[in-house]
Amino acid sequence: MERTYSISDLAREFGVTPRTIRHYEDEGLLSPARDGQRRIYSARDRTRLALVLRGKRLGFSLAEAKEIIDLYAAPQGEAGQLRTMIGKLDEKRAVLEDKRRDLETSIANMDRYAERCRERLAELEADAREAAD
Amino acid sequence: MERTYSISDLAREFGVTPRTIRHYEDEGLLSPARDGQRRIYSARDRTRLALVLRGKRLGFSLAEAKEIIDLYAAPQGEAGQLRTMIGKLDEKRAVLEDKRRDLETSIANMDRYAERCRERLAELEADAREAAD
DNA sequence: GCTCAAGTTTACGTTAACGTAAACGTCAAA
DNA sequence: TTTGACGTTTACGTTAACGTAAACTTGAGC
Repeated sequence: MERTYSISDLAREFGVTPRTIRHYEDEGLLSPARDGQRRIYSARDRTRLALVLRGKRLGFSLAEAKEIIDLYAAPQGEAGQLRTMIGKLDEKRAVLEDKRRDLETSIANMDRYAERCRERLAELEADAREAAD
Repeated sequence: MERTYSISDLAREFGVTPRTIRHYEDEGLLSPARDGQRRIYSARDRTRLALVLRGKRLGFSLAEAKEIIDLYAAPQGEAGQLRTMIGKLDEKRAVLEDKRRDLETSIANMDRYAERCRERLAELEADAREAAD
């Protein structure tokens, strides 16, 4: 018996609205089980939701997030399927790597700039101490 | 005499349309000089555009990109201004750092998964060779 | 003087990603 | 048994980030 979640359980946990989660289902990103009308989310559903939201934070559209996430769920039966999957994984990995480079330049630039600010502030404070004497 | 750029120069270089660049101006992200009606972009304008586009690739909205970029252009006259600027820089840096963590987990997970795919493929190919004997 | 490529403004259109409201079902607690 | 709290579907509304079209100007080349 695995643990399950209601839609508002997940909404609370991830800081989104139930509407958002239903929207992801409309877009084919989630397909929870049902108890009558009610949606029942499994641990796998929860993981998929987490992946979607992480994708969004990294600047992917829902469609792009779906492409990536569906790779993890695809059947890996025969060798041909495995080879195309590995190819697609390499593509997506390259995109992520590009973003990482962008991100690292951004952080490095920001750090350099912040450092210059701190130096300038230190000078100003030294001047202020001199003037106080 | 610094080099300048027309709107379509920049559009070509960065793979966007002139409309996009004008839109960024409407949103206060760029403010090129003018020769009559015509927009003239300086090297600084070009850099700002590059920063905007990088921000977008990393999942920031235009408003968020503006917040960050404006920090770099803000006056750093007195000590108080410098201190608030350093504070804001630290905030933004934390956001970037979060994204980096997200990104690195994503890449690591993808690598692990791809590795499992490669192993599985190797097994299948070994089986195929055995069967051929 | 004409043409044409590239620029301009103005304004309405479009798409993604939800928000919001209405109208309804359901079930446990008071 | 009625009242919430939570769920559902349906459908129209909204915002960001441009696309697209129209109508106009302007400078370079023929």
